[in-house]
Amino acid sequence: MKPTESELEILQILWQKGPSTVRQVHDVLVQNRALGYTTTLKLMQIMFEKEILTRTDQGRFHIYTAAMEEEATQNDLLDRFVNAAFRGSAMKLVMQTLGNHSASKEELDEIKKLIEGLQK
Amino acid sequence: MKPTESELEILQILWQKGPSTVRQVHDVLVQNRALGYTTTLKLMQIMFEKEILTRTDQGRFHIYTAAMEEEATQNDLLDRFVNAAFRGSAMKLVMQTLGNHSASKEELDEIKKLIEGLQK
DNA sequence: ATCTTTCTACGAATATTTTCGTAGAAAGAT
DNA sequence: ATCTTTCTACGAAAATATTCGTAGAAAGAT
Repeated sequence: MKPTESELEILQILWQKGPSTVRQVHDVLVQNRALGYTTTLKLMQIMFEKEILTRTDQGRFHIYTAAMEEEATQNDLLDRFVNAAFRGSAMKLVMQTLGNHSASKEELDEIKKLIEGLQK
Repeated sequence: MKPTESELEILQILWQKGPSTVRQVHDVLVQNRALGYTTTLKLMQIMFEKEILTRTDQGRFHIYTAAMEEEATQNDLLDRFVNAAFRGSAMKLVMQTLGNHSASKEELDEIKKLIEGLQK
């Protein structure tokens, strides 16, 4: 199931920082925008119910972990996004991305290598 | 401003088919899922208020047109998506897309050409 | 001329997402 | 031992998005 925007924000933090408490996640979120602690708590509880997150007890705390791998989720979202915004044309998305975001020579070389691999 | 998912669906139809009436848009939407006519109407009225669409009178009908170009909107959405799902790494998105969606030799050649152009 | 269909406008119900307040339990500080 | 802080749980308000019903005007059909 597709995470909401807020849920995705939380997933990003968990993927980046690894298993964390609500407090730890909240502290990161708060760097960007004002937000009450119980809001973060509630969101993570809902995500736990939806099985987007798992959690373990650590004394009186909960330690939360993303249930899916980052890449698997990204691929899922990517697919939806290509369909919703690019009418399914992944290649159009690739070309538009390359045209718009500046990439280093190394990154471009890496992509070229990837393409050559695919072409065999 | 970011269109909602339903709004984006309507935009896609308008970009693809050009200026259309509510009825024409609705007929396309209905091919995919059950939906009342007034739902489509209301959505398009809201989009007109938000200035996502423009419209002209044609007798008793309205002819609606997307206010923004498809590519401009795609770039905007792309940017948001890269940030939300790929923590800003456009190149990761490109590589993941290339790895997951099969592309023809011609498409890959085109991308290679694009990259070589960028590298100069 | 009347009946049916097809439009728009509009209000409001429903569903979804985001936000927070309150309460109670446990831990930490004085 | 009491006070303060920090947790969780939970309900519900607020904000957004989606859906549809009803009403009235115009067009088309018989």
